[in-house]
Amino acid sequence: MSTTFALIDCNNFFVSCERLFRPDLATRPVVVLSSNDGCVIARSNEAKALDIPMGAPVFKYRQIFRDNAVVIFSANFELYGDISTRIARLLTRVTPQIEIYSVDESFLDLSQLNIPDYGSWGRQISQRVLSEVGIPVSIGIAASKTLAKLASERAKRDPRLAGALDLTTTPVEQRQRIFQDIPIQDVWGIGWRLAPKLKAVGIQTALQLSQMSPQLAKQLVGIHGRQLVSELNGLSCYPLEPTHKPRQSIMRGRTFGEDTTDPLVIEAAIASLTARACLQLRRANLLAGNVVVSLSTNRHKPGYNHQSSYVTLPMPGADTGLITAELQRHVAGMFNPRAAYHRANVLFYNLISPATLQTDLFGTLSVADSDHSQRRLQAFDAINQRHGAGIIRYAAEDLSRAWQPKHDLRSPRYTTNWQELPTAQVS
DNA sequence: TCTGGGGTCCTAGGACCC
DNA sequence: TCTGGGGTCCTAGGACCC
Repeated sequence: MSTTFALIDCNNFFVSCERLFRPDLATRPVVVLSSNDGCVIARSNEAKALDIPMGAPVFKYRQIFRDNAVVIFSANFELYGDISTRIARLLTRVTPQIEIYSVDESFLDLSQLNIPDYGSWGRQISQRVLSEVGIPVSIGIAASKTLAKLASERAKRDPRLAGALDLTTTPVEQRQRIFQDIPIQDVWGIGWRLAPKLKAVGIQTALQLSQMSPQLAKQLVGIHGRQLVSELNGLSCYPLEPTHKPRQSIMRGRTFGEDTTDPLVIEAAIASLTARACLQLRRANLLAGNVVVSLSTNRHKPGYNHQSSYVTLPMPGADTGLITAELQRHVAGMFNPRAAYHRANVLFYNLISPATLQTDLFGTLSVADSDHSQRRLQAFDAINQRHGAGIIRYAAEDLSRAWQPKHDLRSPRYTTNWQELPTAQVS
């Protein structure tokens, strides 16, 4: 059975979100920075033209920012998340056969829709997203996800395509000409480690990869390699994934505002990360069986050191207080007073739903899920829901605020916070 | 001085079982 | 005491994505 996928990819998404409320920046070079204002994670076309790469460390580019009057924003993920939801809602009305792949990309399965001309359909959708949400998008349409991805990249770069490229009807020779110009590292699934490996055996372009023997591809790239060759030849190997697939893990981590040797600062950071991860567990109605807690020093400094501790919880749970206490014991055991810590992470895995929780040998549920714990957590979450996130919290979080990252240049949360609504003046 | 955060999947090796 | 293959589970690490 033949398949047709569309990839809807937002152009310079974070920058486009900022411009939505700052139309005065439409033609200015704009960048958005990561947490701690450390490096560049989104660039406008004007910023790309200044040769500011993705991931550029801010301290190395300050001069370029100054010389070119680049407008700089700290990341405002609350705003981007809300805009992303609006786009997903619009696309779900187009078809429920949708996979929300990331904050700025969605795949649609068009196989069952009766669309006579995919190209003009794509241009229409692109127009609709722009007029209803205000974000420019590029759309690629093809028989496999990998091809749809390449098509959308092409549509993004070529203004003559008006936002959409349909590869389903492209003659073979023309498709080969397109593939010839795509370097291997631009193919979805080929990253910085595999690209040199493939180049070493003479595979430089998407065209050469598509003509590679599946056996050799598997040998060099793994199981993924063989599928990639098929995908490039229009045989779909990666189906549309359901949007509500259960999570495998929940991770919270932060680079500190400044490096620290103070155990109280670490304790506060772990408490805070754990609280956020546990809240997400409860929202998803999940319990975690295991946690990895890790501390690391700055990897760009000599003596880089990363320690982790694997924790099996006494019983699967989502209780902030119990889990924090458990993790603090492990952190105390890891702590090295001579290390300048730079970052902390907590990773929750082996997630299960409470319904599948087995009782222990004595047929009773652990205290983690006792009525008492449940009621306390419900009250806790309800208060924060009603009066604002963090209005009540565990005291450990307040041992120190010194670890908290900086975000000095963050724009207002225009669409999700009453205090930060945009204002308009009529005269 | 200053380099993000949140995920998924695959694989290799060891322990253990029959 | 020694011998072998196949299977599963776990851990750790590597690779990718946005």
